[in-house]
Amino acid sequence: MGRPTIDDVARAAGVTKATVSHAYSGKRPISATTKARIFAAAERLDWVPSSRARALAARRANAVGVVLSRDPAILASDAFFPAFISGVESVLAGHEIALVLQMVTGRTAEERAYRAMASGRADGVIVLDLHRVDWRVPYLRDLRLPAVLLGAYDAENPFSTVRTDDATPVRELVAHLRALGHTRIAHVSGPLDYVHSHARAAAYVESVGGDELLREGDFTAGSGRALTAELLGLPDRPTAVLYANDTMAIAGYSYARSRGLEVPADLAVAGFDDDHLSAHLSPALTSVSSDPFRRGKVAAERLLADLAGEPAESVTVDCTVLRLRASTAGPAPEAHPTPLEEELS
Amino acid sequence: MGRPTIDDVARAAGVTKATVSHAYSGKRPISATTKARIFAAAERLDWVPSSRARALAARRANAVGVVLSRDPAILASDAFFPAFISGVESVLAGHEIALVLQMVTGRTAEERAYRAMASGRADGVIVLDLHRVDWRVPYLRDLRLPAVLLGAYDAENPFSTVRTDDATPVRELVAHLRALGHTRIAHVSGPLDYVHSHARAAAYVESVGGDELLREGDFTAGSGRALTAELLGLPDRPTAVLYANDTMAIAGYSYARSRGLEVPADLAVAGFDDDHLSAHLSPALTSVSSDPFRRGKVAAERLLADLAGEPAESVTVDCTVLRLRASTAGPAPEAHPTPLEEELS
DNA sequence: GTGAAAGCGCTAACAG
DNA sequence: CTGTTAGCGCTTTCAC
Repeated sequence: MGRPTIDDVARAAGVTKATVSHAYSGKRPISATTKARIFAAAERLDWVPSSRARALAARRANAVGVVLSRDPAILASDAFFPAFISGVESVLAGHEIALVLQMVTGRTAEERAYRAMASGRADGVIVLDLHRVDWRVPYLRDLRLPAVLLGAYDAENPFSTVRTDDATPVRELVAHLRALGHTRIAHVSGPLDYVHSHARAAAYVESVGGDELLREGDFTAGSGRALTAELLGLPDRPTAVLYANDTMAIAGYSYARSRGLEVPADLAVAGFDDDHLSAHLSPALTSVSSDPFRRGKVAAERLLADLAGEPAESVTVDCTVLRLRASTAGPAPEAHPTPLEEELS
Repeated sequence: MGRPTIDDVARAAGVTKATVSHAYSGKRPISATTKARIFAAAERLDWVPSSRARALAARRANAVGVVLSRDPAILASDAFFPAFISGVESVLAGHEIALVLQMVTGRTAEERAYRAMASGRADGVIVLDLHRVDWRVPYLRDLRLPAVLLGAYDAENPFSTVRTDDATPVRELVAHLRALGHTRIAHVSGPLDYVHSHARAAAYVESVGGDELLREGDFTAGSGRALTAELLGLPDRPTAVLYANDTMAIAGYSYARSRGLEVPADLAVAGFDDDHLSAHLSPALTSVSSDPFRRGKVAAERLLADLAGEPAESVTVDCTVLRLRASTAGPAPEAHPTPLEEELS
C-alpha cells in the first residue's frame, strides 16, 4: 500500500484519471455530479496529489526560489530578511506555491544553487542584494530561469525589477538635519557595490555636496562602531551621522555615548530599515522604514505574473517612510565641537 | 530542444541511461573509462539532472521542510529564526538537499502545509515552537512524515528531538541577581503553552520560590512594555526583571528609563536569546545566548540521520551561555523602592 | 561490468 | 462532457 494515487480515486469514482485531474485543475468542464463524486472519493480515500508527479508531468515545480549569499552572521543581524520572506510567502500561500530557500557562501556554491533551481526545484527566483555589476543577471538569463530582481539594475536585462526609492528619504533626512542647524553630516554606508547602498550614498553625497564624511561600512555592528570612532576623531567632527542600517547606527551611538557624548544633544544619529527595536531604545532611533514585507509581496506577485506569461516589467514600490524620533531631535550642537580622541583597537 | 536529458548524455557517451544514472549515484560499479566518457559527455552537453524526475523516480524530494506558524510581526522581531535557518542550511548544502519554507497562519493552513510537505515536497520536516500539548505531533505521525522536534516534548512520540537546557541559565541568572542583593526578581515569560517558555518560567518559579512576580507576555515589545509597567506599579516593586527574550527586555528597560529609573542602578534587566544589538546597547543587556545556528545544524543533522534510517533519538544541545553585561551589574537598590505610579493606556 | 524495460503518479494532447 | 494514450526524465529491478 502507501498513499492512494489518482488512479485509486478515479476507480473509486468510476471515471478515468484524466477526469480526476481536470476536476481539480478546472482546465476542462466537468459535470457537477461527476465532480461531486470525484471529490467525495478523494475525500474518502484521503488522497493528496503527489507534488512530485505533478511537477514532472506539468513541467513546473510550483515553487519559487530564493538564494541568499550572505554571511550567516550578517543575516542574523538583519531585520530585512524575515519580513521580506513573510511578504513573499503571503502571496505564495494563496497559490499553493512553495518557497525554496538556499543559503550559500561563495560564487561556486551560488552558481550550483541557481542551477539546482533551474533543474526543476523552482519555476523562478527572486534575486536579492543586487550588485551594481552583477554576474547573476547574465547567468540567470543563460539558464533561462525566470527571475525578479530586487533593486534598480541599470544594465540591459530581460527581468522584471522591483525598485524602491532610497534617495528621497536620505534627502529628507539631510534636509531635516540641516533645518536643525547641522552642517557636518556624515554617512556610514553599506558596501558600495550594492545597488541600494550606492543609491543611498549617492543621494547623501548629492545632498550634502561632497563625500568628505562618507565612510563605507559593511552593515555589521563592528563596522558601525569602528567608523563612528573614526568620524568622531576627526578635527572637525560631524554632529550628525546617517547610517545605512540600524545595526550600525545603534553600535555607533552606543560608542558615542560610551565616549561621553549625549545623543542627540552632542550627536544626532539616524539609521535605515527601522529595526523592530529602534523605536524602543532610549533615545528612540530615527530611521527609515522600508516595508520589507510589502516589497516581498510585490516581488512575489511580479514573479507569479512573469510565470503566467506576462511581459517583464519594472515596478517601483513607494514604501519608505521617515520615522523621526528622539535621536535626531533638538538643535545641533555648537559649530565646532571638540573632536574625540581616536581610540585604539 | 530544451535542456538535455539523461538520454542525450547516454547516447553521447555510447551507453544506456541506467549506466549514466549509476555513474553518478555510485550504486553500481562502473568502469573508470566509461565513467570518464559519461562525465565528459555530461560536461559537454551541460547536463543537469532534472530534480523533478529524480524526485518522482526515487520517491524522495531531496528537500526538508519547515513550516512556521508565527505571526509575521513576531517573526520579524526574532533573532532566532534567521540564525536557525542558517544552521539548517549549513548542513543541507553539503548534501544537495533543499529547504522548503512555508509560513502560515491558522491551523487549517498549517495542516495544509504539512500535507503538502507529505505529498512529496519534502522528505521530512523540522518542527519549531512546540506547544506543551501539540496537535502537530500526532498529526505528523499519522501523515507518516519524518520529523525532528525542536524542544522537549514529553508525551509519547516516535520522533527525534533536539533539546536545550533552558533551566540552567535561568537558575544561574537568579543566583547571580540574588548574590547582588536582589530579593524581588520578576519574570516576564513568553506564552506559557510553549514548551520553552514554560521551561524557563518553571525554572524561574522554582528558583525564586513562587510565581507572584511572574507575568505572561507574548514576545512582542508591546507586551514587554505593558507588563513592565504593571510590575513597576506594584506596591513592592521588583528590582530585577528577567525577560523571555531581548525584545521584551529592551522594551521593558526603555519604559523604565522613560519613567526615570536607571538601569541597572534602580532596576536590573536581563533578556534571553542574545539579540545582535543587545551587546551594543548602553547599558549593554545581559542575556542568554542560545546559539540558534548550532541548534539548526544539529536538528538538520538529526533529520538526515532519521531519513537515512537511523532510529529516532533525543539529543540535547548544550548551547546556552549566560552573557552578563552592564544591565545587571552592580548592587541591588535598597530593599523597598518606591513603586512607580501605574500608567494608563 | 552493462543493457533493456518497467515503472514513479501525474498532465496533456488527441479522440470521440 | 469524458475516455485513451503518450509521455515527463529519471531510478531500479531483472537479465546477460
